[in-house]
Amino acid sequence: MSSEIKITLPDGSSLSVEADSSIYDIAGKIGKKLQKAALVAAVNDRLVDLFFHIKENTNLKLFTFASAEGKDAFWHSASHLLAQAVKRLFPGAKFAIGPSIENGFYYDFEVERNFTPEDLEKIEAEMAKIVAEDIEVVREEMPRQKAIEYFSSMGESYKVELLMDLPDGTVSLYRQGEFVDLCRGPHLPRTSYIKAFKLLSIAGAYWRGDEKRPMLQRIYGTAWPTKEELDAHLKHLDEVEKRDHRKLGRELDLYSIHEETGAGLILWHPKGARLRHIIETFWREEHYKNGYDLVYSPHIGKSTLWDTSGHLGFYSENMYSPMDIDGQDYYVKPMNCPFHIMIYKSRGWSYRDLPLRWAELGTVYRYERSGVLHGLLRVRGFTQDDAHLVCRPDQMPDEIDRVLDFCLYMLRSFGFSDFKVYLATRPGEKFVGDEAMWSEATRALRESVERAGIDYEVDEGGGAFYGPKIDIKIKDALGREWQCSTIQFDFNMPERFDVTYVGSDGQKHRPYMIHRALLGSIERFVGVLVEHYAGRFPMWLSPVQLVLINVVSDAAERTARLRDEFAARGLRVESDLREETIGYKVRDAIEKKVPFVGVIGKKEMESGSVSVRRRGENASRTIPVDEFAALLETEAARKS
RNA sequence: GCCCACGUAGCUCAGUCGGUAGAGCAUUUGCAUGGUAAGCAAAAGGUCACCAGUUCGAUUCUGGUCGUGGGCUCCA
Repeated sequence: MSSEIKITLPDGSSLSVEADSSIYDIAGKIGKKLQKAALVAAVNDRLVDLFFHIKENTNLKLFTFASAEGKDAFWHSASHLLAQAVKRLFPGAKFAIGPSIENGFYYDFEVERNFTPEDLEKIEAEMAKIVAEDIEVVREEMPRQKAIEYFSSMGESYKVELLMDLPDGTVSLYRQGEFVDLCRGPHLPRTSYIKAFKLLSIAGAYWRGDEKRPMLQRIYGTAWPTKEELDAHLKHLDEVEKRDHRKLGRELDLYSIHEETGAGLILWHPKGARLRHIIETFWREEHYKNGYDLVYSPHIGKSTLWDTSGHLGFYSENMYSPMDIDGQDYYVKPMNCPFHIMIYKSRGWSYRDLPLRWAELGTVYRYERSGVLHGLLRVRGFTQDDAHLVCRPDQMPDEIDRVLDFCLYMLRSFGFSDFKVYLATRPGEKFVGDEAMWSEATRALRESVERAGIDYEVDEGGGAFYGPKIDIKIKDALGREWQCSTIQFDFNMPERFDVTYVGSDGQKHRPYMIHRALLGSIERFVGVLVEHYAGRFPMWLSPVQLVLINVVSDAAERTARLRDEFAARGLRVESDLREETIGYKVRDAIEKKVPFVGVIGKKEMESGSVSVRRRGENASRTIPVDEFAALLETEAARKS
């Protein structure tokens, strides 16, 4: 009676099954193991649930937790599990959205009182109960209008709002026991699939990310197919915490922030200052090599300057209150550009003088809302590795190529290869300059990125009002992306300051101005560097490259002399002559993540050598002093 | 700025159901001359973030301020 249909699998093989079989049953025919591991499926590339019934010949692909699709469904189902538990414990709760995210999920609720950590435990327990109940998850479909009525009757105003924004037609609902949610799916077939989970945190989150709308209660969680995987993930989170630059910054004595000095203001300790000095020296040298000139500008400027630049109009909420100097208002600078423009305007320029490339490690101060401050990564006072390029239109594409190459060279020098590039285009409404300039500049940016052969994403409408830009972001230890490099066109400043050059025709012309930062800010860059290397800096960046340890007091003098000799050769060396055991001092040096530890005792004194221990190795090896110095110099000269 | 949590010695953390506090590490001193991830001992170190309120009495309870952490929004 029932006819057979042909199912084609991704490997090209096919099997014949009874028409109207569920995918779950078909999976069983392929293999029991796969049937157990499968979470969702794709039928002719459309994602569906396992209880979807196939009626005709089709392609079928099954997804387990190993795939992105499987994980997504798993975490999304976990968020429904969370929501069901919340519904049971807090019947008055209203439901907003609950998507899967990287390594987990969240769900936003509106509740009468805010959640407490104890609530989290209760909710977790209830979730475990629902898992044990092994409730079937059922997909339902209904016309949008009917769904609106249905959710209205339950008082689910957020769901109704979501439905209003959907195109008219059929929408899907997922029901598990007494709980039902508006959802596109797909979902896991039963609640028992979610074997191991943990709720991680409670946070406030604005409805639809809009701070003018209600603040909802968000619960974050993670879920895994087995307890082992959950434990492994939690352990991973622990390890990520260990490379947090705030923790390492203290342990390595790089910097501190004090309540007494002010939030978001960095105090650089000697070791951190040394690191900065290394970075900044390299930066300056490379800029001179790459056709830049360096300039310096003051920390404050008169209000008329910021008025002309437009900052008082469009950036004032980020600027600190003015100070009165001889009856005039002066502002601490939030940006360096107006000063660089004033340098430009100090004389006239010919088309033959362009391009100009002026760079400055300029320290700026910006008001950041208290809730966003974060170690070195988000501060109120920071040093931008700023530069402004002024060029003729015909030079512009070449300048973009140059600056992008330079940027990638710098990032790679510091060991970064994993970054994301975004091309931000013209915003929809508010923007300056004419469309031709925008499209020409945007095309130049795009072509340059493509020539460099790097992947990028287009951030449509994400440009500043004054010009399109390329942003390069680097990931921190917690997987958060931080913007470092930025290359931005500025159509606004040249206009406002009437920046011109004299062309071959003897007429005044408006040049292109490009604002760029390669490392972004020194503060943020150091923060990202610390996490990138987990504090184990390569030789050329290590504030201390070598610690020399004496075994007995007899060797102290010799150790101090060697320290001076190494220092004279330009190596960053410290000696530890404390009256402590050698094990104690070695341990101390290891904890400070110093690349090399050198031990000097009787034997080394007699043979003119050092017992050398490399970071990460447990064994030591005795090397003649000169050979050791040469080794250190070779390693210190290497950038990667 | 908003939501939640937190703030005890330089660091990591105990503790006090309201009667002015404790450990380990670090520091100092003494002993130990010790050979590659913590030698032994002693001492010193705290306005329990700050300011109000309640109380006979507040580090503990309440409120506010500042700061920190996780988010949201915003940004290098």
